[in-house]
Amino acid sequence: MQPNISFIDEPQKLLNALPEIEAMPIWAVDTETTGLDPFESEVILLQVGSPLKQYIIDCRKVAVEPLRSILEGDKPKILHNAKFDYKMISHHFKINLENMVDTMLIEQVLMNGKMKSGFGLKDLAPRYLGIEVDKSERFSFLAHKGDFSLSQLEYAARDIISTYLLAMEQLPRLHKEALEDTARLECLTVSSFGDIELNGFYLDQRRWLTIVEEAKKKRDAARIALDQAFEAVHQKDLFGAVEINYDSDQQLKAALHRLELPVEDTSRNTLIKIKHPAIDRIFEYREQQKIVTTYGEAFLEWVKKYDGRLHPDFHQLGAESGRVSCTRPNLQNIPSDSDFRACFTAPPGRKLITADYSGCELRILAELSRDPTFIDTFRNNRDLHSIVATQMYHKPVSKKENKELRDKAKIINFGLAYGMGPGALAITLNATAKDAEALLKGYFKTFPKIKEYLENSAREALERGYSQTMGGRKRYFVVPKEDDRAARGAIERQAKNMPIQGTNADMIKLALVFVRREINHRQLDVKMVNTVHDEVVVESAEAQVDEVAAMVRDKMIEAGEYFLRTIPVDVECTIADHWSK
DNA sequence: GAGGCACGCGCC
DNA sequence: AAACGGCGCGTGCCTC
Repeated sequence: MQPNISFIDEPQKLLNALPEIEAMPIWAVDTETTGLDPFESEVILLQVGSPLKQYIIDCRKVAVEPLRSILEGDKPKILHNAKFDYKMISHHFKINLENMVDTMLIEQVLMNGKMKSGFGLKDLAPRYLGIEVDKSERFSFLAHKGDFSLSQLEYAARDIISTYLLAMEQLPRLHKEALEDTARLECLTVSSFGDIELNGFYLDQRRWLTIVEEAKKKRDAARIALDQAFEAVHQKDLFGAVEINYDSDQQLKAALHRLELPVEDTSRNTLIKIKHPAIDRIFEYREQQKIVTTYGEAFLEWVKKYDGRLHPDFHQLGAESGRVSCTRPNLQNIPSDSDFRACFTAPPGRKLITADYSGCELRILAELSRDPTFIDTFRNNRDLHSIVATQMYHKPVSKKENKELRDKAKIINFGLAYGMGPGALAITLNATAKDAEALLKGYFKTFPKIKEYLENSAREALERGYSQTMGGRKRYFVVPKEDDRAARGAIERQAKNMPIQGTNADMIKLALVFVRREINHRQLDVKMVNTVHDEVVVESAEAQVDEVAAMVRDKMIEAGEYFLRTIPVDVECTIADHWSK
């Protein structure tokens, strides 16, 4: 399809074109920018249009304000990787795109599990449309000055043509696979993640460094202790003792062998079974080294100079379960230790609200399995782990009485959702395989509905070739041959877990949509700053923090109840100067 | 020197 | 006999 370009390089041209643009029922939208970071680059071109006509606006010469009502309005805007353009347009023009249709997310929803990469427009255009997209022109915008070449404009136009056509190819496929609801949810969630990334999360860097410095000292002490523990078996060369690099699992394993501790690997689970003074030193060293490396100075490099905040990159479909992942930096694996979380603070006059779904996955399992004890426990707001332990061991168990039995039940309860077998349970509980097997048997005898549900999940996935969440999200599997027991076992475990983890993902995404909507409707002085699977963190003006906390809680419950129809939803909310939990 | 893998470990 | 689901990151170590 040949471009039909209207190049708008004077404000009046935009006003002239406006009636034509407004008359379109649906637009593809794209931007060309000088870089990837909205804070450090400019928008050069904004393109809106369809395969019939493409309006390319020179943003250096023409204000895009007249397009506000279109971009923020109800009619659909098709974009590829919408979060990128959303952030650019929001940051530079204070216009927040609404009703986005993201062809990249849709493709990921359609192909979830069938394909790991290749979701760029340059991959999809040839596949769906038989059009080759030459992305090389994109780089010509990076340091662009002066007028645009024809090939630059044609490139800009072709991108919205192919994005538009791509969406038209995808929509019937979504219908055919019954994935419309999931696609809609994903598209609705884009602006929440766009906002979170633009908002950033304030970090108290001084406080953070204090922890790191402390860890360095402890690590160095642990290293000295380790040297002593291994002194007798240091390998020597001509120049004297050669240090063992304790960061190298190979070297550490070899050194342990020389201590006559013949371990197969050096993982925590392996080492924990060994009684030897060196082992605790290893654990101490690794714990501190982890802090120094993963959460050390390098982490602080991500703090932006202009606002002292971390602006991570969320991958909305980072996991095949539907979960979000996070990078640069990952704000979803910050140590839950309060020392670290307390470094994420609210600026003066503001507070942080940490809100999380309590027992989310187990509630979902209760809903899905219809197990009477699980249902009853949540309905009466009792402690599930204690109840489970009581039923399994026929002894009174609570958080105070026979707590060790509660701990075991807790491990099984969580492990279940991961398709845990006796082997893994034995390792986790540090028990014999026989004991673990007996425990699992007892568990499933007590909760036959759980067993039935999980096994059904596994069987269905192998029969149909996919698993499904309550929101209708699908994860496709390549089903191995009958005789490939190991591969089938792996898929069975994934299939047991996916509906649970994935429904949790559906739920938190819907919550993010609701919370954002309410913030905007009520015009609250609130920023969403992070989300971690079953948790939302928002930064609020202190004056209205109670109102906001109640709102966040309500919206999360509303989202939860969309999925959990028979099990109550519970949200725990903490208000503090810092990130809690 | 870059890129990719395995390992180990932080989170839910 | 047996691998507990989903991630990202730093390090070591190997290959090219």
